Amino acid sequence: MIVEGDGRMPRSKRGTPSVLVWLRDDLRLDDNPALVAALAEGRPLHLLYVLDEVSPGLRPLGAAARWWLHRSLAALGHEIERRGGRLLLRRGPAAIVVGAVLEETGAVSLHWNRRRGAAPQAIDSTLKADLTASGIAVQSHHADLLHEPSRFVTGSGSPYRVFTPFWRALRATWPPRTPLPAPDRLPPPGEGEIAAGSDALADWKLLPTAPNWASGIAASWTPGETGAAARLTAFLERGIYSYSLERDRPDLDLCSHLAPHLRFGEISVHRIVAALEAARGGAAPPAEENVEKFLAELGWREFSHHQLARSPDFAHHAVDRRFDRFPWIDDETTLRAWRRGRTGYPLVDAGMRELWATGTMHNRVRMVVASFLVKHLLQDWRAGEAWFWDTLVDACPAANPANWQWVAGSGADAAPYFRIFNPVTQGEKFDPLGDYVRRWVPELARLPKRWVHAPWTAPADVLAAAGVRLGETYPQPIVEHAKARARALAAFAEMTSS
DNA sequence: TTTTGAGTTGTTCGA
DNA sequence: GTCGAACAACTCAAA
Repeated sequence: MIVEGDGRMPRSKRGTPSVLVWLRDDLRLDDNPALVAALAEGRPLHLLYVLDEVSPGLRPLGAAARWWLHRSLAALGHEIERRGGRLLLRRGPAAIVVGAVLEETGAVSLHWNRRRGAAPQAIDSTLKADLTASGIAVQSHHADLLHEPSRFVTGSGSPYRVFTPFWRALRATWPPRTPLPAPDRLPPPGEGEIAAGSDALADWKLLPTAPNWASGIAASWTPGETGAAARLTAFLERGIYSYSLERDRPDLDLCSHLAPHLRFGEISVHRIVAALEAARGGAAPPAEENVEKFLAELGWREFSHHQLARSPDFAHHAVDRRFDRFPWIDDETTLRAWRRGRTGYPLVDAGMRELWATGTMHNRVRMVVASFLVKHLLQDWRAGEAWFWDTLVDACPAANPANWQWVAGSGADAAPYFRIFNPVTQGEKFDPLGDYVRRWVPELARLPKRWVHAPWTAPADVLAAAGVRLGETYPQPIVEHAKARARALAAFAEMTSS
């Protein structure tokens, strides 16, 4: 049950004025500029998270992200309490809730870290204007990117549209600022805290009930700052040393796994960069190419956020407007086969099943399944983007649409239309032993590597020995690669000629 | 202003 | 089996 604000008193009865930090996509105490600025005021401190499912225009979190949010807030609440503070949880329209909490706590100033996207920015700027007019000191801080998008532009003042010059220019500003340490103690909340009630996290019902599809996700992830820091440490101990060469191998476990932690702001990009720079200058420095390759991945995250700042609704509209008249096929049958990992292409199916089971998918495989949906099945990239949004724990309002548009060919610096991934070739190249496929598509587990990426090419006796009956235990390919490829090229030609 | 070089991740075909 | 070229044309960024 939701605890209502019991015994809330009018502001005039308050004692010492306090300060409020509104946490959003920055669920951390480390390197948190808003928190540091609030602490510097030397007043009683309140920390607030608002679950806003009602303000117009906000995109509701996907199911996997809701699971993550629950666990992340639980972890954050624990860390805050350990330091003597308390995390207030409230649900409702953010602007109204924040105003109410300011009243209840007697806070006279408010801090937050900036976020991007049309609706969030509209909420924030309106709220800031309203509160400032009513005498609250509101400060927004720059926190989650290396550069504020509005201030990072080309020589002629326009935003970057091509990654390489963007990244070159950003690297020219190196190194980024030093991360801010997490506070050891948080000041006691003061009397206002007693008056301001908090929701119980469980009442938000962010976790799945029946069936509990999140068990595999829970086994794969530890949301929260501690889990994020542990991932970074583990990556710097191992994955970074062969990152450039082996990051494309889904059968190996060499990725940083930092994406969902970054998505919810459990670790800051500045902290990650600082750790990489320290490793570069440390006792056992990884090869330059490995560090550079990983930094470039952070660069792509940055680039996606800059795109979101420029085109706030690009989850729904192609940047390249020609794609508005692309002849997409609306076919629920093939879409369902793709979602469930029943396309008959082992690498695609392995990826889609990994996604469903763990809330993540190896980056290389994401490209392959995305290309397959958009080019082999000619399905609108937005259908794929929506599925990823619902199932990825790292579904990010910036990176998810940016990457889908990149694959579809409609986004910034997009892939050329003739770049159509061959799921068999990609499998043989990046999952050479077939171990990734065997792990996620167990019905092919006994197939020798020569055929594991293309079971329909295997001789009958090989299939029989492996216990594979195509069309029964495992689907026939739902499209033929060569035909699908030709069809995709024709569709692109149709779009560009009309 | 005009020009120039360049642009994440691929596949296929033919020599 | 390996290698290089073709697959288009366009936009961007900077000189």
